[in-house]
Amino acid sequence: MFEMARDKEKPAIGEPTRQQLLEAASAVFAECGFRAATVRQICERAGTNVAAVNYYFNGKAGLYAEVLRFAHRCAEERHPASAASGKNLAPERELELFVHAFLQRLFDEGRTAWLGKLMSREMVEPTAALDAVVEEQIRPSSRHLQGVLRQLLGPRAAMEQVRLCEMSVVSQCLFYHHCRPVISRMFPRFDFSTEALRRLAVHITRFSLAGLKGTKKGGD
Amino acid sequence: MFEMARDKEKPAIGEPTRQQLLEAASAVFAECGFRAATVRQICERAGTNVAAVNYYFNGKAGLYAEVLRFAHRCAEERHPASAASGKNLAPERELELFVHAFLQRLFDEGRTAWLGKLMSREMVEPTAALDAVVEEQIRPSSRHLQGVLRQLLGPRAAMEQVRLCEMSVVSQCLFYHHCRPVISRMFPRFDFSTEALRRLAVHITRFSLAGLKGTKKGGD
DNA sequence: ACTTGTTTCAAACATATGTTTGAAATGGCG
DNA sequence: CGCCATTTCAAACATATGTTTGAAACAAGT
Repeated sequence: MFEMARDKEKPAIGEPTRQQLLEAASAVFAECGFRAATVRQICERAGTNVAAVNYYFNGKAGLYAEVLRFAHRCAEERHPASAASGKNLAPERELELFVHAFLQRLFDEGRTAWLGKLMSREMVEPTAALDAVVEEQIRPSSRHLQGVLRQLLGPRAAMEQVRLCEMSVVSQCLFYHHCRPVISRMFPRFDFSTEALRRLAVHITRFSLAGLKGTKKGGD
Repeated sequence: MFEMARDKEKPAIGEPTRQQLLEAASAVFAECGFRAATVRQICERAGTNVAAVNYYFNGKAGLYAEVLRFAHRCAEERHPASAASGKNLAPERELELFVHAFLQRLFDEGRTAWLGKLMSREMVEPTAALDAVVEEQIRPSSRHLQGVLRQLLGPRAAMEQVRLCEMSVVSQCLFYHHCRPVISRMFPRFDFSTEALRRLAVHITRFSLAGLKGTKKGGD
């Protein structure tokens, strides 16, 4: 009934509107979130008719699901999966790379940051897609960070301690995205340029490395 | 035209529905945010007719504005304004009090945490009220925390350093509220009981105190 | 050129939601 | 009681927004 043509031998033709829709929707969803984004807004940006969303994606929810998969592919191009492992870097350096990459995924412009922004939104304003996002994206990333933190905390670190430290690190990165409206009011000079992101990553890493050590000594 | 009766000598009568509305709306807005909350949902909970919102508050936005003021009064009862100052506590202890109070304002049940939850929502999903919230609530709190941090960082700390550290501390507190949907999926055992909040405050404080020291030594 | 399957489009539709309205109920006061 | 301001209510209204529809445009094969 629909999208039959894509299974034939002309995947290039017939795609333009579907693709326009995917890209427009990715940008809009990343900026506004699922709920606040409107189908008409997306279609206007894509230059298509509103009915196209239903024709190609079976509705707004279906479009959103496809956007998540598409944004995932776009992000992989920039941050090849598990590129950092195998390099055998010092864990301190690995933490800095993790933090910096995290920030870039949230603040880069263009499609490479769509996934990060969508995920950030999902956390604050969940949709039906959150469960999948947690299992497919967040869980693996969490495992990686926990590995790094365990190296830094030593083998005697309790599970609970690792988790708390993990959240302390991640929270500092997410904050700048979630609370951007407040930050821009509190500190109007604060910017998110490439250079500023690097400095931010340095601060978060230094703060966290010292913080990690602080949780090691002493009972309770 | 409206709410004339309250200026007479019977403020107790005529108030019930207005007050019911305020309390129901506070709970709903705190839980769902301004946009997702519906007038009908609030009125059902308050046991009033939908038109009452317009009669007493001139619409949803007016109700929300009053809710912010009402929640502010409710929060002050629990956390008397600037109670911590003047006691001359060690800054380490002051930081712990700040963090613990912050968490309580987000996770307490009942009206004492309404303001904290509303503010947390405003940060992530701003409304027209955000500017006022920043100036009247967040800015003063920020000043207080910066004072504490400056004591810990020493008089030579740069403004920029203080700000970054401030955000590192605050971000860790807000994270648990903003990202609760993710946390409950990642760590289903994680709870927010009174006891757990105390432990959380201890972790964040220890992590941050050590982190603060880590930002002191060494240039760049 | 005809036919068939695919795509596009404007319009209509359905629903949710904030708001308004006009009448009915209420409650003090002479 | 009977009058008045106040309050409550059910219903209607207006708008935004996701979805459906039926026809027209298009493309490809025979």
